[in-house]
Amino acid sequence: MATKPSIPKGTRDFSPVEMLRRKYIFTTIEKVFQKYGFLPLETPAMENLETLTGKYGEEGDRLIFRIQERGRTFESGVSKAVESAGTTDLKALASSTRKLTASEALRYDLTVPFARYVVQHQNELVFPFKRYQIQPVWRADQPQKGRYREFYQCDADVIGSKSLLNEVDLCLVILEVFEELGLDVQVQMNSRKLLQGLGELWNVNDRLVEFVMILDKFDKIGNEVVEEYRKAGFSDMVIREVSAFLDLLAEKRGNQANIDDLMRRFKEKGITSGCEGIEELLWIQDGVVNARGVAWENVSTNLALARGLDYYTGAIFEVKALEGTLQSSICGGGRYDDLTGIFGLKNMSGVGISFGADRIYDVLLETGKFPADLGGSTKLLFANFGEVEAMHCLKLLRQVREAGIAAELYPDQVKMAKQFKYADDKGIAYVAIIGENELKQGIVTVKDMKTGEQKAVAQADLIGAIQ
RNA sequence: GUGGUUGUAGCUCAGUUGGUUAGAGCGCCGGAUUGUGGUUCCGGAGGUCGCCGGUUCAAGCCCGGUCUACCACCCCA
Repeated sequence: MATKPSIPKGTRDFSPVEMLRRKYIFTTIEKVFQKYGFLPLETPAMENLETLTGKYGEEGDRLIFRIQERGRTFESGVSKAVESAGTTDLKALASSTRKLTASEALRYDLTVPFARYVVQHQNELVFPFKRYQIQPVWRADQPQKGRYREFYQCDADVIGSKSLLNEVDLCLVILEVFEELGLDVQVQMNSRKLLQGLGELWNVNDRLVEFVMILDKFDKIGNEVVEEYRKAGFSDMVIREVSAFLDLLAEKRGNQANIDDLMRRFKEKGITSGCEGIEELLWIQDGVVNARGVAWENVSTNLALARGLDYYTGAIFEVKALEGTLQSSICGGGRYDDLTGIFGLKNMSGVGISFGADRIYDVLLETGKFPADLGGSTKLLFANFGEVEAMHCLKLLRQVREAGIAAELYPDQVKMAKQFKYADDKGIAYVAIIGENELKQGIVTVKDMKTGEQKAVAQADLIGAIQ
C-alpha cells in the first residue's frame, strides 16, 4: 500500500477558510503600504547562492536552503572536491563539497534580494525608492510554534534617504496596520548606535556583538544575564556597570530620567555614537507623537533590544503582540547604512520593516480577532431541477453575476436535501428555487437560509429580493 | 545543529499488570421526508494503533531506530 502522502516539515497547506483569513491580512498590510507611497516588487524564489551567503551571520548561513542542481550530485561534488583539494580529510572536504553541489538557494528574507535588485537597477530607479514586497521566504530551521520553514514576509523599505522621517513613517505604518487588524501591540525601538555607545562606555567594543547578544536576552531571562556575562568572561567592572544599568532598566524602562542619565555619561566621555543614537530615538518618537497628535504609550524605547541581523546600523524596531500567548516578534526592522555596499553600490542608506504574516495569523486566530465575514462565499445558489430548469436558470444567473453578486447553479440534478445541505455547508445566504411550477408562472422561490423564510417573487425582482 | 515530550477513525480523545474481533463523542454516508439545510429518530461505512525493526506463545501497550508535531537551547517573522 502507498504510504500516506505528507508535506515537508515546517510547511503547511492552507484551506479555503485559512486562505480568506490570510488574504485579509495581506490586503490590510498592502493597502497601508500603498497609502504611504510604497510600490510593489517581486523577486525570484531563488537567488544565486553567493548573493545570500555571508549576509545573515554564521547561523543564518546554515539556515539557507541550498538547491541541488541537475548534474551536480553529492557524489560528483565529493569527487571534484577530492580532486581540487588533493585531500581526503572529511572536514576539509565538507564545505567545498557543499559549494560544488549547489550554486543557487531559496531566498532567506526579502531585504537582501531587494538590495540586489536596487544595485542591478540603480539607473532605472527613482530615489528615494520605496517598495513593498509580500512573498514567501524559506529557512532550514527547526520548526516550532510560530516558526515555520516556509513563511511569508511583508516588507516595506525606503532606500536612498537618510532622513529620520522615514523611520517615523514606518512607525506610523506599523501602528496603522495593527490598528486596522484590531490587535494591541507593543512597538519597541532601540538604536545600534546607542548600543555601540554602551560598548564604548564600558570598553567592550572588541566583543560588541557578543555583548549585545547577551543584553538582548534581558527581556527573557531578566537579571540572569549578569550570570551570562560572568560566564562569558566579561570583567567585574563591566558586570557591575551592566547590572546597575539593568536595575534602572527594570525599574523604569524607557524612562526619560534613565535616558537623560545615559546621555549625560555619553557626553562626558565624548561618545558621539551613543549621543547620536539617543537623539535619533527621541526625534523619531517626537515625530510619531506629532503625527498622531497624541502620545502613544505602546511605542517605547527598549535599551536592551538587539536584533541579530548583521546589517542594521541605526534605529531598530521590534513589535510584539500584547494579546495571545505568542512571545516572539510579529514585525521587525531597522536602518541599514550600507546594505547595497556589499553588491558594489556605496552610500545607499535604507530603512525597512517586515511583518510576519504567519505569526500575525496565529495571534489573530488565537485571540478571535478575525472578522466573522471575510466574504469569499457564494451569496446565491440556484437549485437544480433538471436540464430544462437549469437552462432557464443560466440566464438569471448571468444577470445576478452582472450585478456583482457571487452566485452559482448546483451542477447536478440531485435531491433537494443534498442541494440545501451544500448551501448550508458553504454558508450561502440564499437559495433560488425554480422548479416546474415556478417556471410555468415566471416566478422564483427564494429561501433565506438564515431565517428559513421563503417567498415567491417575480424573476425580474430576484436581485432585489436578496439584498 | 543539541536535549526533551508526543503520535490510536476525517477531528477530539478512551484503551486496566502485554491476552479473543481496538472503543466513544463529533463529523461523514444512507433512510424516515420522491421540492427544503441547520433540530429529532433509525441504520451504515471508516483504523495493518505514525513508519521500520526487535523481545515474546502473544505487542496499541515493552525495547531500538526513524519521521512528524510540540517544548527548551540557538537563532529568528
